[in-house]
Amino acid sequence: MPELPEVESVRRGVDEWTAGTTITGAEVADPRILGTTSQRRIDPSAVSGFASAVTGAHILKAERRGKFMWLSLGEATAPSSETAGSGARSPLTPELGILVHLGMSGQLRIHSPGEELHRHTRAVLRLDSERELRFVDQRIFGHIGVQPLVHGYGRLVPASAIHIAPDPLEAAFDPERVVAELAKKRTAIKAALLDQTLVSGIGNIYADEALFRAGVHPLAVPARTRKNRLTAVIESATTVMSDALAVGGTSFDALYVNVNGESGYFDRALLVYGRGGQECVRCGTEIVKITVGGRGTHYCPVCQKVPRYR
DNA sequence: CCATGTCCCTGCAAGC
DNA sequence: TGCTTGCAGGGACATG
Repeated sequence: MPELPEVESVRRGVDEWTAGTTITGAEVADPRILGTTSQRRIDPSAVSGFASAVTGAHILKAERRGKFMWLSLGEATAPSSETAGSGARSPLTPELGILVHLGMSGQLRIHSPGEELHRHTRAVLRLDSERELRFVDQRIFGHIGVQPLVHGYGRLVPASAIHIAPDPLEAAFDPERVVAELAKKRTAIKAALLDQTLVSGIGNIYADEALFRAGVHPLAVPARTRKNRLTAVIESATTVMSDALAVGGTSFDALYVNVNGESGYFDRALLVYGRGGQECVRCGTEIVKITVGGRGTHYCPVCQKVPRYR
């Protein structure tokens, strides 16, 4: 389940292989990958539309915000060094991007054209006719599509990612703003952490890890929690994801494979996620598993005190 | 507007 | 053994 660290890990690999290349062709093996999980009825013209829209495009670079990744597209001219004005169709001011969301089980892999297709390959981009970027996704919770780039929180982002907030690893991230917004929430803090419009990039694994490290109960209500506790949670989320990125991301179900085909490992550093019934690494108490917002949630009932509100 | 619930999809594990 | 059932989860969307 790729979250920010895993997606960033993939982005780096993808950028190395794709930046500066030209898309010489594209294939969509499963049209459902072009839609979202709630828009699965894909017009047949969308398949050829996708291929024709990306073929001939020049990939400037691979970018990311939260768990959303995209290839910014531009003219195939040699880029100069600095941005000057807002000249029309400058390669430095891309207007289109190819959005890729990995969903639950998405992988991006680089292959040579002749190599056997993985069973769950959903889409393929040919790069300079000598490499292929393949989007493999077992569960089809991910999606890919061409979108206009629009301004959001100081950057150009794909239109469908306009609503998500900056993630903790980007310059526009403002911890004080996030804590202030978080403090208005009356839902469980675990659910709030998964709200990508508040902070992006945090998924189910790192939400549990951040709460454990900050000593905050997943059912605590932000609006009734001390600001310094909320700050600790946001700081913990930032730290745990930075640490995960440093070792290549999390993987324990073999579904996540980075662009070079190797798994990233961080599971040994997980302190509570997936440890229901086991002893807390800090105090030995049995880790409890509950459901919050429809997601499996793990916590230590001693290290993360049950909030008592009146 | 805010919060909560449902659905999408597949493969695996558990139960009978 | 072989079937059925339950479970996992990110995000779009519907509902309260």
